Amino acid sequence: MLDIRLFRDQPDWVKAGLTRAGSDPSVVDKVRSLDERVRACKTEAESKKAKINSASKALGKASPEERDSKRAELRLLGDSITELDAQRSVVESELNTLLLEIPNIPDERVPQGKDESDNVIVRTVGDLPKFDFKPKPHWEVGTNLGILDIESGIKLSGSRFYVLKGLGAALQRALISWMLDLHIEKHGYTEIYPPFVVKKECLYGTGQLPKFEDNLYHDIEDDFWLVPTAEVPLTNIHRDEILDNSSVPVNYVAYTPCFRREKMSAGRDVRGIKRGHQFDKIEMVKLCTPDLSNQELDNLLDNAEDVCRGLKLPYRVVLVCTGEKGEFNSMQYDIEMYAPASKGEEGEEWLEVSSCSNFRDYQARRTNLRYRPEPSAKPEFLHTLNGSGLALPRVMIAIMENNQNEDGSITIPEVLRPYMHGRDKITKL
RNA sequence: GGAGAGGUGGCCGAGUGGUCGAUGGCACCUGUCUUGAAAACAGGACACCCGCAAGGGUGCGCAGGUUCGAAUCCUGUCCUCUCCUCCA
Repeated sequence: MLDIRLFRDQPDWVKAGLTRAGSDPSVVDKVRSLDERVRACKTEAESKKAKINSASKALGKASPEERDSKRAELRLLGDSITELDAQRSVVESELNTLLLEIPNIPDERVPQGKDESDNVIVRTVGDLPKFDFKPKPHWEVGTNLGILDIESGIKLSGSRFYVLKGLGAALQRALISWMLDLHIEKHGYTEIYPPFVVKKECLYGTGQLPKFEDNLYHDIEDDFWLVPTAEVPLTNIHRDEILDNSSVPVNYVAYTPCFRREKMSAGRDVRGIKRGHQFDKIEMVKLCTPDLSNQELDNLLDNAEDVCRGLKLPYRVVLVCTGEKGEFNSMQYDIEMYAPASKGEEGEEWLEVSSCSNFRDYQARRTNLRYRPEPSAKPEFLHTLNGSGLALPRVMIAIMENNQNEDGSITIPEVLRPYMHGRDKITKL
């Protein structure tokens, strides 16, 4: 969430920022008036508390007769404090609810825009494949090879589920291992194996709650929530902690499945494995000091791009516009991989395989994640960043479609071969 | 799931109704001493909120309650540990 001080001290700047983010700037005045009411209640209650505290201390030393007479008076004062506190807590929770839903202020570099068409393509890397035949969509390539079984997924769990079989499952597992190793060995991340269900506090911390509850799977019985991304557990590991200066930056990488209800995209991307309720992802999270977060976003993006370069798959980097980016980050790059046939008869598509974002102190405030700049200095909020490195189904699509051969086989990217017993192709058995 | 014990500051650990935000130790910061460091000694230093400041308020897992007054008493809840039970 945004610093309440910004609303007090620079309301016009916040309004301008929210307008850019496509959000209604009138909340600023709402926040300010709620904040003033909270503070008024607080000030009054606190001065009364001060009175009652000193009177109570005196009463401790007073004679028994004096006590009785004072008691009634103090009780009255106490009742009025209770009243004020009750009032305050109502207003305060209203204020909090509001603050939790107010988006982040976009970085000045974020292009203004409504939708995808306003995103800025930063660079395109790699050559598009040339085919002597008409490339097939992945669901045909995969099904023909017997490595993708959509029917079984539907039978087991319904639409938006699928089964990977044999070398299909092995290919995904190879990708997971190779990507993790790359980030650990080459980019210096620490591998984390987190829980795949979390408490709701974590989801409030990263922003999925309260606003996007619709997209989450929730176990009511134990109040567990399935993670929609490893960003949630990774960013929350140090929630409510004060890290000392020597232990930042923190660089975590994790493999997890991700679970999403996809209520908002009903009917979209239903064909193939592009958008499932369950998918695997490698996620990187950085916690760093405020002065470094711009630089770290570049690093994060480069780490994710390194995966694309290693696989030798064509991709492009997109700077996502105000209307399309996640509302809680301040700036977001997407990496889109080329897939020549993933729209079926309509042909090619650029698939989002990674989103790399800088949240600045927005999530750190929600998670109360701080660090101490100097051994006895005051704690300050860290900056948090996260990025996929990468999302697996879409990389699988890119491999199946870009690396398909006329005979229906798939060429396995070189870097993955050591993870697949030296095999260089997936062919029909 | 059953029985018991416990949750206090960055860490360890005292404290069972009123000068307790909390004794002590470790770690930390400053100074003295030293060529420098260590040691020793002296001092400082929790977090959050309101306030220009002076100052005030809140926080002893969390949420309620009793009381003029709660770390301390009561209720609920969560978590940890030990034993039993069960299990990949």
